[in-house]
Amino acid sequence: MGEIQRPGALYQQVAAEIRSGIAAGEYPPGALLPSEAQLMERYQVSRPTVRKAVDRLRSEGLIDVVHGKGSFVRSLPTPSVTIDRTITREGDTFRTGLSDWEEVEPPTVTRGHTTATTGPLLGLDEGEAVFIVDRLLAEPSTGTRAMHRMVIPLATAAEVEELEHPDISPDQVYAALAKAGYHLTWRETVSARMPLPDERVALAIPDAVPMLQAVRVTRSTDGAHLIQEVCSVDGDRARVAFFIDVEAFEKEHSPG
Amino acid sequence: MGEIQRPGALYQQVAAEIRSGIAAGEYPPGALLPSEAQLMERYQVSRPTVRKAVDRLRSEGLIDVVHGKGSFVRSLPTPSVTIDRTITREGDTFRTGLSDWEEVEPPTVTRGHTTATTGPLLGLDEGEAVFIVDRLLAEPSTGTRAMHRMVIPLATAAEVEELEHPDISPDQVYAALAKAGYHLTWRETVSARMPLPDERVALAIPDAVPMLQAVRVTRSTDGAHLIQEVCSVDGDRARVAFFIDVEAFEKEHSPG
DNA sequence: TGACGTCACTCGTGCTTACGAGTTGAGAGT
DNA sequence: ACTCTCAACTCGTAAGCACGAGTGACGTCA
Repeated sequence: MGEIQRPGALYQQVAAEIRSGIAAGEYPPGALLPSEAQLMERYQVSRPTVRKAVDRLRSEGLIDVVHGKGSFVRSLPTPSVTIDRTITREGDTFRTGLSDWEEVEPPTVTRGHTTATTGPLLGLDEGEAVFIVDRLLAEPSTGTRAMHRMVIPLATAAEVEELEHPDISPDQVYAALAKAGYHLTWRETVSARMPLPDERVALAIPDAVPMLQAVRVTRSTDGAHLIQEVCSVDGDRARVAFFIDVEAFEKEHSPG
Repeated sequence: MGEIQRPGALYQQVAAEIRSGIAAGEYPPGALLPSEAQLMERYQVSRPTVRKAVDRLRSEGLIDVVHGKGSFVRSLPTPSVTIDRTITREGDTFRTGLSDWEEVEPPTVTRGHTTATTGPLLGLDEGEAVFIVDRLLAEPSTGTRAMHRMVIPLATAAEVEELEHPDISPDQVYAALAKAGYHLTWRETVSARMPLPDERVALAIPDAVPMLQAVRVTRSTDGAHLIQEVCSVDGDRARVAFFIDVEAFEKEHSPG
């Protein structure tokens, strides 16, 4: 009893068994899975096989394994934090989704150049001189963290007085650009990837949780690239939101 | 020579060494890493340790391991497919980001009810009767796949003649709603999570690659939920894009 | 009663061995 | 010259053993 009849490798079969148990509600969210020894007994497999199966489930984000305690079923990734990337404007004040987040550390400003890798990613040419402003932010109520990088070409900074001190907030940057007479337009892309170890530490991302990355390129209507923002967050706890009024949008953009 | 001086577990140290090598360009994208035997020799560790280190890098999405050939450095996740979620309108024709994608299979239509889990996720109450239209799509030039689900409350379908046959395309659904006199408004959220095994198969997602999920809730200006769309894609190959003209948007939404 | 230490339980790491299975290229045979 | 076979390489799976290390409960001792 307990042996399994499923396709594929043994550890895959064990993983599939446990996965079914989770899906069937046998192990509800938060529940403690059987210990490795119990799983060995139950499925008549060796400990390495059990560990591989458990590791598999962890890499799928289904369970959390705690040293000395056991494996717990993760609750479904229900993002509790929403970053609203819609830009709103009240008079001369801009508000973006991170306005209410707190700075964990003072922002750091670096001068650098875009490379062949970072340039196109951000909509810039290679070798362009830029300010890079890095921030580590935290959402006050949940503690969710975000990394925020703003890339400001020196060409842009030279034309806008306020950008001589580039460590002003994104909201202020937008306000400064608007004040300088630019008609702002942005294009934002959202992608996902697994965080590197240092990103996992900085953002307090658990195992097997992807990172959401939103890249916003701000342009003026003449097509010039003004600034870029890169915002990275825990994909499990955060989601990125946009709000659009189709018909209002259409009035501006439809031909005729 | 070859031994390592780094904190943490042995396999972590080996993983960190290789990771540095990748970052330093010693192993450029596409390069073949040393074989497991060579890594054993180089770092004087056993094969399980090497395998664990390699497994770690794979779970970070840094390498691809091919049976019988070796481990290859993955090129940086540079999404080659962009799903533009901006809605455009030409006369009575709507266009969304998936308009040009091909249907791999005919769409399936299911009648069901929202649950306590799926309802709130989609902006609906629990137990509401809905049509569920599922599609498996493929981008013609790259083959990238997407799962697309459209949830149409029966209450909505009852008021719009064209929705008696709910397997019409999203573009046509929008057109039908607009034709029925609704002023459309939408809110879209993007999240990321690891795909479940069946999702990985359906979308042909490699190991250690997260899934991007965009949920679009279409409302009328009176606040009623009209329809929901859920679109899931390979996070490595695709990204989700939005285009906004700040000032046009602001004209419609700013007070005064 | 309270503090502390021990012990049993958990997972974490590491080594060894063995064999299966995919891939490739060199060499023998035609 | 071509084809086929096979050997040698690669990673994949599975087992057993040993020990370290975190956690929590229980029992002893002050």
